[in-house]
Amino acid sequence: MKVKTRWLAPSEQRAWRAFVDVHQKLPSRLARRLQATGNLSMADYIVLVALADAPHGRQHFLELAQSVDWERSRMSHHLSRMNKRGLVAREDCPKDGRGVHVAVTPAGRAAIEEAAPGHVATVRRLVIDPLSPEELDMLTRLCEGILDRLEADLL
Amino acid sequence: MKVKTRWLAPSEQRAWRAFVDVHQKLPSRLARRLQATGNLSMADYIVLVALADAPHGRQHFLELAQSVDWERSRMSHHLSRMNKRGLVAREDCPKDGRGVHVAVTPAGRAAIEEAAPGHVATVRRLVIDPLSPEELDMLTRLCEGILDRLEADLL
DNA sequence: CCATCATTGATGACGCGTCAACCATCGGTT
DNA sequence: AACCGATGGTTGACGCGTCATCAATGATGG
Repeated sequence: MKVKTRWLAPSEQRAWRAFVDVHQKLPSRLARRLQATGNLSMADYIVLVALADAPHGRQHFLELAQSVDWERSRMSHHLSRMNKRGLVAREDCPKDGRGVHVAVTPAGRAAIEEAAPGHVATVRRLVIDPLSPEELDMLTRLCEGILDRLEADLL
Repeated sequence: MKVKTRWLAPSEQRAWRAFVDVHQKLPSRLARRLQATGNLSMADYIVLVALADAPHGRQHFLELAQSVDWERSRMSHHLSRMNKRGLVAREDCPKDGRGVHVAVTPAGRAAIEEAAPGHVATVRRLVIDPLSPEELDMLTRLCEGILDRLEADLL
């Protein structure tokens, strides 16, 4: 049996709209900056940060994929593209013939070190710094609440 | 001259992480549901809602693009795909030989009417309903604040 | 040692979004 | 009428993400 749909009330609609707009516009702005300053995509940035943080700038393929929460296929495709641009290199894993190591190249390290400060500054300017400690805390709670519900809802 | 970068403090990092995660996982969950229940993408949904709300289920191409804030090219590509699936039809505009009208087909209307209630229910369940009125208001303020800064910052 | 099964990654196909180039039409000017 | 800039829309190329499939390797049980 069917229940009549409760559409969103105006205040709810406004909240939802703002929420949707933010995650439509903020990422694209961040991406644009990143592209402009270092010719990196968000995906490049994520991978490079993960690798640069790892010892010797290298990691197993699978660890890397898990640490950034990507599917293998996505990682494989993206590494191919980054590899073609000289940001990253694949190396055979001696321990496991199936495995692959991924390493940042010097060019990759240079790219991330050039891009990171500007990126963080933009995030601060647009999101973090204007918030009071209470507001920052509220943001955390709201987002983590949604994440909790995402896990609870279906799985 | 160069200023030393202020990286994110732990509490800031946690907030930012939660924020990013939400915007990574929530949309993909919503998209999955939409796909599962009606074989529609988010983009399809957005277009169909806009058209279904318009008088006679039709709108000028450009109005449509503006009302959902898409570039023309994107709209054109997407309409081609939707058209191929029978959700939407293009019609010549009698007033302006360059213009194009876009209309929902009966199949398109059926699709949106089947998908919308479930979509709204999911949004309510995951985001809106668990929030107190004060929290909803806070969410709105936080998001609108970011949007304001986005407009202020570079333009 | 061999058969089987699971895991690691790569690959190809497809939908989606952006950018740049392009073509048609409109509206006003001369 | 012939031109010309502005407007409306399409197209092709490319990067990105997902899915399904596949090859190679490793682990396990007989």
